[in-house]
Amino acid sequence: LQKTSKLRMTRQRRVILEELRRVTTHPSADEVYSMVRRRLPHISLGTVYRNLEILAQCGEIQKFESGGSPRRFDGNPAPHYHIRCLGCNRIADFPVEVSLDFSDGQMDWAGYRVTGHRLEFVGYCPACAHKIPES
Amino acid sequence: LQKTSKLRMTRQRRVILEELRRVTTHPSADEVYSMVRRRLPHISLGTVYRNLEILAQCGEIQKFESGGSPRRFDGNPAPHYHIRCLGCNRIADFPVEVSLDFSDGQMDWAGYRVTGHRLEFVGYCPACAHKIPES
DNA sequence: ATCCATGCAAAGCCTTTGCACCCGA
DNA sequence: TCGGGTGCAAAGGCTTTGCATGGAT
Repeated sequence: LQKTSKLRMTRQRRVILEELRRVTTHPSADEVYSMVRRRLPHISLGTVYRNLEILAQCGEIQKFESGGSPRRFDGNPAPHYHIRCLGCNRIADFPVEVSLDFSDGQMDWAGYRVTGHRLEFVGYCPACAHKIPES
Repeated sequence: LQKTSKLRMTRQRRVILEELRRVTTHPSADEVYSMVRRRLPHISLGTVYRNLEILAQCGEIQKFESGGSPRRFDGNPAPHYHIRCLGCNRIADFPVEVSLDFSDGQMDWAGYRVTGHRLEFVGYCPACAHKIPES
């Protein structure tokens, strides 16, 4: 963290990071808010949002855009794959070996600069098995 | 469309589908609204949202969850990959050959039913090249 | 004639932001 | 001290929804 920037490690920012690192549940901002409030009862939701954004930009945590459902966060910054439950929208680590026949980075295509990719698996978690559409 | 369901092909629904099929721009709901209003000036935004959702569930179109930025839609229901611009959040078709060493469908893992995956490439479109972070 | 679909507007959900005060480096 | 950070609350962007009317089958 901090790198060459002028970011400060406030109590709020540190606790948010610590709480996120303690769990593997990939919580939403609101869930992080609940977790952190147990230690900092007066923290505001806005502060949680601001710090999650900053920490994600620093590369300290990962942010998952989901659309419709709330964003989720991962205290583990190391690259790994995930599975998203179509029933409850929760995310879990998904330890698969995936080999994509291309490399991220400075690939170009039709005027585009291709910098990376996003891959996530989808399915139903045990608790949502009953929501699997029959067909 | 329609399958065995009781869906009706109203003028609004048909025009929305036709307009979406005419373009390859992967428009947002609001952009679809603008396109459709040229032919149906009295259509409501709510109707556009409702029909985009229904058409996506029918498999007639594709829906892209983006998070933060508005959802985007693709009139082409056939599976193909996309690239999302990190500058303007727009989506374009990305005709790459990708071989993933797993198959979608009825795979199970740790109590999960894995039904598929989502893969999209990210980068910068020609118009947003100036937004590429130097580093 | 049914009952799904529409238009309108209000409400909802999540997230961002303005501002005055606070506090970490 | 000094400028980034915080709490609070309001605003914002996108999407969904309730309700009375309309129209496809």
